[in-house]
Amino acid sequence: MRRESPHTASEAPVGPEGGAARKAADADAAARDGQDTLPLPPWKGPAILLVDLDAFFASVEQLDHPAWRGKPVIVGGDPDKRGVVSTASYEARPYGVRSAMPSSTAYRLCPHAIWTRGRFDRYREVSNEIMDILRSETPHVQQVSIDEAFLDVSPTAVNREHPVEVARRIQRRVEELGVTCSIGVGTSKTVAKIASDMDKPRGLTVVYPGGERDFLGPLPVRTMSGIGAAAEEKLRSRGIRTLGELADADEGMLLRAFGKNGRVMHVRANGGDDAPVAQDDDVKSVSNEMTFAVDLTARDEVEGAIATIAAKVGRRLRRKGLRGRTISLRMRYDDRSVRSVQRQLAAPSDDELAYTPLLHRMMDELWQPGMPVRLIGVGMAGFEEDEGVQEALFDIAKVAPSEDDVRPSIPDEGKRRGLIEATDLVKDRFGETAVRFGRELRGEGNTTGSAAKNPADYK
DNA sequence: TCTGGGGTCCTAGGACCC
DNA sequence: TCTGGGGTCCTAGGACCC
Repeated sequence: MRRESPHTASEAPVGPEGGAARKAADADAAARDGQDTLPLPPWKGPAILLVDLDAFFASVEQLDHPAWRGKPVIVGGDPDKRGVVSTASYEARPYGVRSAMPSSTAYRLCPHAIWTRGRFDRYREVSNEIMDILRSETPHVQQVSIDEAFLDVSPTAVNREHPVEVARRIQRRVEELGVTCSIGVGTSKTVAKIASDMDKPRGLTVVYPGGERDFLGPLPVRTMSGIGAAAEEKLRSRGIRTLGELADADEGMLLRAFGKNGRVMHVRANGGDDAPVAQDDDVKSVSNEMTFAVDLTARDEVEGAIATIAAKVGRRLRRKGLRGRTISLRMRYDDRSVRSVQRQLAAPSDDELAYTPLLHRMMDELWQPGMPVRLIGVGMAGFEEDEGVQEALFDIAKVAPSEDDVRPSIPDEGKRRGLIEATDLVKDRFGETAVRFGRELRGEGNTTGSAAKNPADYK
């Protein structure tokens, strides 16, 4: 059975051995005031930090627009065009505005908020500066997203610095850039991640070695990364609501219910997560989606939209120097159902002029006359290693032609590349709408939201 | 005037080969 | 001779994350 009276992160610090969570914000504040702080309890074993930037997009907007500071700021899609909230500043949250909420709802809750669709290049820029700070602290940095990263700061024979000291310094250095972060410190990624969420913004929550089970036990299962709505419901139906109950559950049952993820959940709930902080920055897929302000019903509109999105994907592939072999098409309909198809190309490609005709044939498999199309997505995956790319190009000739073969609309490979590169240059200088190929033009005007109007923001 | 966009990973079934 | 099983690739769908 689980013990009762669990400690949570908001309670008073406890010792390292019996210990649960230690909230270090007070000590942190004291340190900022230049006061002496109590010596930190020693740290034994692995130490993982999760650094999470607070309301990041909104904070960057407030940094760049001093007049917006102290006011509710919402970064998100248009309220009247099926947009959702990307980030709400802390001033907007008391009104109930949350990430992923439909913008229309957010507008109702907080009509006087400052609304912006976002400048993702700028967010990327600030994010890169912060990631540089993190990498200057340790090479063991795993960037999870634009605003989150794990760091392994386990004390070693060479570097004996206490993990909490590192965390405090990171907070100070990040704040010098004009934004803030919250940090969780623990012996595993699971614990660090959950701890980082306990106290925001500007929180520093520490779970000392040995305190994992007491810290996790009372929390709802949904708190843990990897458990979403579906798993939560499945667990609930088996009488499991907290991570403590999950930790004590029968592993065989979890295995039957969740496959190998069941074992992972069980181990993590017991504080036994030993997943390493790993740098794996290889991109595995590149895709773009577009939700239409008004559903598309005409076939040629859908074809036109596919061409436009395919061009966006192609351009991103070329910018990244990637050529993919697996192309996919996704459609969401009127009733929110989703269908998708994928195909293997005869040779890896980054050229929409080559693969768009195939996408149009794939569309035939998804096309349901009379069924309004709400969203279209195009994705490329199956990237080759750098060495393989050139070789693969020459392999085109060896592959037997088939129905789904890539049929270039401009047969001469050299001319086609020249044309593509020229248009990329123009788009770089004058924006995405400056140049369109014939197929792309149709269906334009129905496309919605930030992605359609300002594609450069979504790189 | 409900519910975006860009990703990763897993599963399950079928094809195909040995 | 009617019949196994492992490995791998491919495909569609779905859960989940920020």
